[in-house]
Amino acid sequence: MPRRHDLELFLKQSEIFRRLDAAARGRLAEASRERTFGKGETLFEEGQPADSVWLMRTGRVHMLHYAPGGQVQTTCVMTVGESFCCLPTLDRGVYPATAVAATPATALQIPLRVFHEVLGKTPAMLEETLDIFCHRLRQVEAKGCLAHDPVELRVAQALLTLREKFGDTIPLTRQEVAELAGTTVETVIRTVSRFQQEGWVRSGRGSIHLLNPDALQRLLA
Amino acid sequence: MPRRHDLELFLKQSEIFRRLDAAARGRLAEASRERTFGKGETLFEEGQPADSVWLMRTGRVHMLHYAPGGQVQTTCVMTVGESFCCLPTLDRGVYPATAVAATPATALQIPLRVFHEVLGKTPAMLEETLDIFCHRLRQVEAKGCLAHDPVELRVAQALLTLREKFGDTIPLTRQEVAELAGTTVETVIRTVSRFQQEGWVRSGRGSIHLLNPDALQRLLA
DNA sequence: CCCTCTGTATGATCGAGATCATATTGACCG
DNA sequence: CGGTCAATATGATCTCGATCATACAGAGGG
Repeated sequence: MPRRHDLELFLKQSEIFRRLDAAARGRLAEASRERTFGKGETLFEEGQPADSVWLMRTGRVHMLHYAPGGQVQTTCVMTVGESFCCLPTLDRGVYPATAVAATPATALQIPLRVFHEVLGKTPAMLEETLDIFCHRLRQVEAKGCLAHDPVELRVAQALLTLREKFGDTIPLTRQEVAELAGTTVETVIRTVSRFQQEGWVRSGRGSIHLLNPDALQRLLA
Repeated sequence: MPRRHDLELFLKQSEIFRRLDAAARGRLAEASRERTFGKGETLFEEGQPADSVWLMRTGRVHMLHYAPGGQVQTTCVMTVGESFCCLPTLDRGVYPATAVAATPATALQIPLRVFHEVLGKTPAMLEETLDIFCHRLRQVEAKGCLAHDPVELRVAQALLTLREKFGDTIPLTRQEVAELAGTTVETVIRTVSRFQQEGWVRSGRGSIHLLNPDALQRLLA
């Protein structure tokens, strides 16, 4: 069964599961479901009891909150190889945000029970999980402390954070960057245009190329 | 030695250490230092390598960030019995914020090494630590997702979060609430005055009494 | 090739809230 | 008791960025 073999190989390459032994990976592979979502489809909603850990296989998923006013606030972008949600994994609470496919996407859905079963047998994985978790919290703190600074800084911060995932070419629309930075499309367009005039980025349709990340970094200092 | 006895009793009552056995508590008590700080003094600074876990004994300490513009952004208020910082405790990184005494304060400083030593012997404490940690992350997420909503909501949110610690009488100045809500003194004064006219709070000097928390909660819906 | 749809671009206007300026009030203290 | 200082209060501007309106460009589809 080649699909099964693929799956185990994929688990082996993922940050969170790479330390598992073959038996544990097998257990995960057999218990988890591969699910596919069209662009705009919802994986789960904020407030639902969290019953699964997710691991991105292809595409891109956004974690977001719907504000009462209808605006969307994206808190995190997940791409291939990344797992979520760490948080309900640890405290068995509800999903802290809604997950929506930003492109066609496939993700592995791993029952929380099985995840904990494997976690119990491989203490090394706890470290992995905590590391991911801590990294995430530090990112959230960093974002939170910029929350009330000028938009220019928040856009720069968003671009730099995205760079960690995508490298210098960021495949998001202005709209999506706006949802991450907590502002509007128009403002992101103007801001990115300014960055382009400075020669720090190159603007594309549905993408932004970072030419001089250091300059953006300096803005945040 | 009555001070030592006091100390162990205090550890026994703290959320994070209550599950430890007497031996472990003794170990902590002997290895930790009780430190006192005057109002405005700094316990540690953002970016320093974190070498200690802290447990508040008396007074009040704010975790905060200094923005480039000079404004202060308070992320969390710590009061007696609460421990910080969970984060560097787990990933052994740097302090994610600066801690400043908002009133005269005393806190127990526990070397990270000793903390981990005790943690290794009492797995139940890991759960405690993770719970505190998760609660904190959920709070941060909740705050972050309100970040770009009208000030009125952010002030209401700040007051309700403070209520969890202090009950209906919140012993902070408008200035301090402003730093928490990410706004200015003047705006908090105006907002709280409005809340008072609605009959939801009673304004005091250096304190705010919540008369109708439910009304504030409804604002956030 | 044209038509449509989505993403990008740009100007005009408006408003929430920051900022600045100045009282006023109450606490603490010599 | 008056003096000083910190906190609260309130009005007058100013500004950043949201909102509204419109136009333009490239991508895909029949």
